[in-house]
Amino acid sequence: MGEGDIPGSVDPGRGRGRPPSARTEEAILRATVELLGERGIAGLTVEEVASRARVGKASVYRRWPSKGVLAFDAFMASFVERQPLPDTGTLRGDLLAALRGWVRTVRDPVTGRTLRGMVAEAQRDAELAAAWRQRFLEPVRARTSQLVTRAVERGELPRRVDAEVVLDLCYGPLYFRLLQTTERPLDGRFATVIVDTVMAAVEAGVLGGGRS
Amino acid sequence: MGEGDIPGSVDPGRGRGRPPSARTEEAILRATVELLGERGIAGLTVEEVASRARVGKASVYRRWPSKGVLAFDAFMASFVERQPLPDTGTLRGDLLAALRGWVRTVRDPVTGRTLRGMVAEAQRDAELAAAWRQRFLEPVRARTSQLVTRAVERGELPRRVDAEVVLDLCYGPLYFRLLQTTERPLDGRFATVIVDTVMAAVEAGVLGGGRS
Amino acid sequence: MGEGDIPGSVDPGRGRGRPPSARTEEAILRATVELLGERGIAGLTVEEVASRARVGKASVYRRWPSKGVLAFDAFMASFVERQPLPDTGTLRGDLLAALRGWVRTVRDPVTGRTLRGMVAEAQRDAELAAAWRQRFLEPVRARTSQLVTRAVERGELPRRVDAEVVLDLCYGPLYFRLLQTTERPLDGRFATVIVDTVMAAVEAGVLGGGRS
Amino acid sequence: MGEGDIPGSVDPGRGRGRPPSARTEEAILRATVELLGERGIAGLTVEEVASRARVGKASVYRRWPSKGVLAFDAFMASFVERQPLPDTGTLRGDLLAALRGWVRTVRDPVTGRTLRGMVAEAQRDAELAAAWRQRFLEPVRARTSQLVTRAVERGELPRRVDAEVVLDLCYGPLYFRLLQTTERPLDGRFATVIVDTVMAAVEAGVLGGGRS
DNA sequence: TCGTAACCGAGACGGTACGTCTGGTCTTTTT
DNA sequence: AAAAAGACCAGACGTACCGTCTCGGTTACGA
Repeated sequence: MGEGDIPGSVDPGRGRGRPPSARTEEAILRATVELLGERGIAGLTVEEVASRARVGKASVYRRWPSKGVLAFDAFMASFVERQPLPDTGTLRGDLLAALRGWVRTVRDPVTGRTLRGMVAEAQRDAELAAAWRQRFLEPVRARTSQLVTRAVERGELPRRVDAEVVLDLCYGPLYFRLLQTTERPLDGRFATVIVDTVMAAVEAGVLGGGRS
Repeated sequence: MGEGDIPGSVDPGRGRGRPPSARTEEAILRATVELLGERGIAGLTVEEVASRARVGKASVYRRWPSKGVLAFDAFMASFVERQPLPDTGTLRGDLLAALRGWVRTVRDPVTGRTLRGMVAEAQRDAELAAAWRQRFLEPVRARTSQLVTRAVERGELPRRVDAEVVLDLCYGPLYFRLLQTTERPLDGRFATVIVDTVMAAVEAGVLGGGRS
Repeated sequence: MGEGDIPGSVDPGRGRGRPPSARTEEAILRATVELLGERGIAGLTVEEVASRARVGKASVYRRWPSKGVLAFDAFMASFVERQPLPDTGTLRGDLLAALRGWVRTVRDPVTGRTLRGMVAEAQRDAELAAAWRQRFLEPVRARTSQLVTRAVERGELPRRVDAEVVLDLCYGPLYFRLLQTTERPLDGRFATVIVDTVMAAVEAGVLGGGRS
Repeated sequence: MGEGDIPGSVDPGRGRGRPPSARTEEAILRATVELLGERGIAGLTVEEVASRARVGKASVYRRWPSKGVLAFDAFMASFVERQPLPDTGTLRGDLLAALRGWVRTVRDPVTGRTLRGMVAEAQRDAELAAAWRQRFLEPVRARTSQLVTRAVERGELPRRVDAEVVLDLCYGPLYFRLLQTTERPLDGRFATVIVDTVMAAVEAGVLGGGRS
């Protein structure tokens, strides 16, 4: 069929047999992105992905252990690159930029629906749950850590502050509204209230030791 | 078959024809509770519910539009009654009691898994999503409103505080940990940090006007 | 609902409770005739009969043991009355009249389809099979016997002729074409061939003793 | 799963994809034959066939459009091979052999019941009706044609005789008794009467021109 | 240069659950 | 006690996907 091999793939192994085709992988991801937009993750079926990508089902299962992880891969590339690490010089500025960026990304209907579906699907797909934690939450946590570390260095925060709690306090309310309500607005104002709340807690020394 | 009618049902209507049997409804709910414990909501099937309840599938579909709503009904009764409305005399005490009660309930493995599954299922089942908002979130919101109202009356909070934001700030982080991580603890300490954060924001006047 | 009782019904009994309603029975039969025309006997359901007759299902089952027998009753009245007993003065004339009359009746699409369906349904419904034999075949047999008896009296047939064999030889080929083919014509010419065949057998003394 | 392909199948096509498995087809037919014997065609369900054959339901529906056609296929193989084409040297001998062979086969209770059910089912299943005409009646017609042709060549019959009428006259009465009565015998004597009747008609020139 | 290992698209495989439908029965209120 | 209404249990229907397994064939490595 005349296909090239994947340049920087998972198993770099000096394999014996025919190497996996990059074109197959791309076709699958492209079809998945399209179908996520059309049907959402719940309506996604491996069968339809394969047929739209003009690919055998086995070629999908050879690469991804479940439709959840496949959807995750298709979704992440575009999602993460839309969340640049802010560096505004103040903790408040950084948090505001991060949360408002998230809100802006998620207000796109397809993105919002897919993110909701991803969290949901992770409750029933252990493979996806693992990928979610290692390849999504962990990076987010690392980035938040960086913001916090910079703030500590600037003397805005006490040394012993728990970056993970900051993360939960910031993103928790956002995901809560994303997942559980349609009535209450998920907008920049809400993001601001969250940041103000966290900053007030910081000021009060709730999240670390005493007042910085 | 010797079945009684439903005492305080929805449609009281002096209906014609054989009324729905209370014993059928009870058997279905009992079977659903059992199976939720054994398999979780994702592994729940209407087929098995019906067969374990010794009931026709049609009798299930006659009452519930989807397995999500069925699971919701089976779950709610026991969940809500384990969340009594606290009245400790201070806002901080009320919030602490509410959140710690939630944490305690949710640390039961079956309850936690079911609650997670319910939020997830609501992303794919519109009927469940509607029931969730009207029959779960709305009562929770009303209860939180009451706490806030009492606090306003006591002068702990400014009059214009948004009770819904308080709710999101309190429960958001809890659900975030419940749904997204297994590593970080979902315990009383975490609940306390949340409440302290919200109280700091209250003190700082972030959630309403200035200090009351 | 304010209905009169049946004047000359089966159970004349000075009943205790509410007497069976003639209007109910008529409505059921009328609905059945309509639905036989619209859907055929295979597509007939007691549910739809009851709902169209604005009658409870139990009222149908109280009177008829199965949908087959119900259809039979609805069908027979009109079918039998269209098969008058011929008396032309010769056996050949009588047989020709009978077979041609049957053909004419059966060429009506609804009647033909229903008759086919009735024979078919009798293979799976024992109650209908019994009714069919006792209330349809037996009368037909008796009528044929009469034709044969008259022919014997006229000296056209030997005394020992078996009327049932005559019946099978005449109607067998007709039902065969009705049930098994759509290509070959079921018409007066075919009826004539059958009669000529039977008459030839009579002449040859095949159906009785020697030549009368 | 280790299955062979079908040796002499319909579509020999250089198919793509996994070819249908012969062992699956055999298992389905074997299960169908068993269940036809145990329950009859009316009691046959695709569900039970599949489960007894240890086969997915889809594998049944992939091959057969309805349970009628499936039953037909399961029935035909054994039925047709028990109806060898007679060649006794005379038309009377051939017809006698054919009809008596049919009677003998049909007197087996399972075979008789299945044949009855098949004719009945064909009234409600258009796919089966088509298969029945093309793959059962047509071969029978062709065989009868052959008997008649040989008789014509021997000068026993006029050239213009209609083989289809002969077929209807012979098999019509047999099917009539098979389907409509249980009281009158379906035996060799009845077969003989039928053949004698047809032969008398032949002698009398009823079925063709004058005597050849 | 050849064999073999891993890939490819296609599609059948054994399963399972879906939500609907019908059968024949049972229970309620009304007449 | 029979009426209309409609819920009851039971279980088959035909469809849709699941994740696996052939099939015939291609591609690239290593012997």
